[in-house]
Amino acid sequence: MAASDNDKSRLDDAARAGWLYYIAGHTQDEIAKKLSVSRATAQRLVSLCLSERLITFRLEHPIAACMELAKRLKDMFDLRYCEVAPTDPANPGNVAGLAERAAALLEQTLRAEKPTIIAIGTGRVMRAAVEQIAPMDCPNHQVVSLVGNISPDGSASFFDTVARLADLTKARHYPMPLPVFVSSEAEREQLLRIAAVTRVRTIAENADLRLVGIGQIDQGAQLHVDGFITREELLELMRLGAVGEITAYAFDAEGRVIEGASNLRVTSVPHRVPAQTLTVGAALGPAKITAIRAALKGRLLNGLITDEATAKQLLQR
Amino acid sequence: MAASDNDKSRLDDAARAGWLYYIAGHTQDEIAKKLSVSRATAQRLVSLCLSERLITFRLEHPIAACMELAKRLKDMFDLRYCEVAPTDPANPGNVAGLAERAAALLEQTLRAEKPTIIAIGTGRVMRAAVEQIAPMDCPNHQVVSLVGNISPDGSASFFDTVARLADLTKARHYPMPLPVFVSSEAEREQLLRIAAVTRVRTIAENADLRLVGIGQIDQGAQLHVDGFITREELLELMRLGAVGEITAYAFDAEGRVIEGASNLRVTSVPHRVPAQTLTVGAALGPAKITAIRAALKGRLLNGLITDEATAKQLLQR
DNA sequence: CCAATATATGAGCAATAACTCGACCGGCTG
DNA sequence: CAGCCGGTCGAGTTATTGCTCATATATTGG
Repeated sequence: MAASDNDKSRLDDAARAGWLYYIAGHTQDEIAKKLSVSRATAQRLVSLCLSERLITFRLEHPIAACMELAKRLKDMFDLRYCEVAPTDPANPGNVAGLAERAAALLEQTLRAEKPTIIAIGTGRVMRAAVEQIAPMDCPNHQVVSLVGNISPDGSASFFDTVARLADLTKARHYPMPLPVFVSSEAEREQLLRIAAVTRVRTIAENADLRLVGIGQIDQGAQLHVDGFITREELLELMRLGAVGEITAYAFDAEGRVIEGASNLRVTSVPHRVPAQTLTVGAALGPAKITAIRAALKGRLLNGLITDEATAKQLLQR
Repeated sequence: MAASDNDKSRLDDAARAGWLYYIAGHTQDEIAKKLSVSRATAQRLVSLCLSERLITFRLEHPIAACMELAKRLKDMFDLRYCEVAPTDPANPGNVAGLAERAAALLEQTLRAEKPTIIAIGTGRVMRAAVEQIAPMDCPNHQVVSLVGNISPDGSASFFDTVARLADLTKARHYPMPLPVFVSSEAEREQLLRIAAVTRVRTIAENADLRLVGIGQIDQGAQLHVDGFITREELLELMRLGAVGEITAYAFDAEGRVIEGASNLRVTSVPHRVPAQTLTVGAALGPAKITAIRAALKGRLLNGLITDEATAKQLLQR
């Protein structure tokens, strides 16, 4: 009885202290005087108020939900980095939000003093992100491509995100002077022995940050739409269980990189599994849920940038 | 456009900072790193988050409402002190809550180092408050009565709150050795010239704290119920506009002390209007609303202890 | 009833946050 | 185009807070 009475009055005081502190904005010293206790006790009351969940914080801003989702994704998939951008209700597939986050990550990395290597994959978000980078002077940094930058028609410029980024940042850049896919495993072996290629790959493998897009493997797979692989090759990948691809390496629903099929002819820098360096994937949309989840499950990635709607779906189940 | 974009992203960052600070519990240093800004900026973002009302605090405790009500009463009636105790739903007329608050005020005052004078009025809350005081050693303080402590039947003990308080605290005490009412104005003048009486009154007038009950003047007026005034005297007071009394001085709806009637025969220490010393009234209940409001309006009091329900009614209109 | 063990308290210190200042930047105006 | 103005930034200073440890105070079991 006495104890419960005591507890109650203590919680009452904690509530008072919390109110005065958080709502009225007093200092703990003032609170201590008002409740006529020592400052130390006032501090204890305030922290009791917190630990007893007497007080709750409500952040009335779309970002709040995003932060919460990011935290849960981080916990669920054991990520080193996770950002969730608000979904624009008027334009749910819009990559602008993600691009802004990705750009922030790039800028942050580029702002570092010590020489840093950034490796870049492909994808819409990647391109949009680079477009948002503010011009800056980073001659000590290096930007390197994880994938060949020669497209099926032989042009080099189409996907040349790396060159654009280097242009904006004055960083040295290393495009991968290869087609994304070559015609055979043998040809790949041969090309990978070229000194210029191994140099680029070595740099890429030592990158401090890998930023990549995530593609789904389905009827609308970007690899096929862009003409990198034929319909037959796509179907074969699907038959082998492929659900997604990162830097053109296809992987199955568990995030295991497929052995065989078009993967044998990819010239991209291979994944290290589980990812050691900070490897951030950026993607959104219902079509990519399976691919994203697989990549996270298989630890092809240890970082993620996505949007609110996609984050929610990833967290289901 | 650029400006609004900028504003928006700034608010976004503020929201992120606020989330990380209040919800995730990071330090501003960590936040600064995460958002790659300086500590100072992180601090600015957090405080922006506050000033823009992006974040709100919700205190889930009955006390929260009380604190809020107390603040509003303080503002509305320009009070130096105000406490609102939760109303016990099972027992709405219960004075325990108020008494606890009043006791806290008394203890706080008594705990002071420098010699202090506490003047006490009458009322249920007063008595209950004193009963809650923990025994303590305050030989340097003085406790004095604002009202005569001789009741109509001649007994001195019935209302002797002061003696009880002095007993518990070892403070010197000064009961007022007079009846509450005398039979005529002339008799009052005569009695007030007695040295023992003037001494007590002088002490009372120099009190550092006055703590008084508030009585209503209606059919159930305590003054009449306890036999201090007759039914006829009560009706006369009501005819003169009296709605309440403090230390037996009746006042009207504007808080003006009635001139005439039983007020001419009261021996209590008179009010100074507006109150200079901290003068705290304690009362609750629907019957007393008018009296309490009048006392506050007329600045007979500059402090109040009441309960939640009463506070709400006082704030209406 | 006493002793032994929890529990709460206050002083002092290290960490953190808030504030103040001068410097800088970009836009606008004369 | 120079210069002013409003706003922002970071460095440094001061205030506030969180924490540790030694001490005092309840509580419980013997």
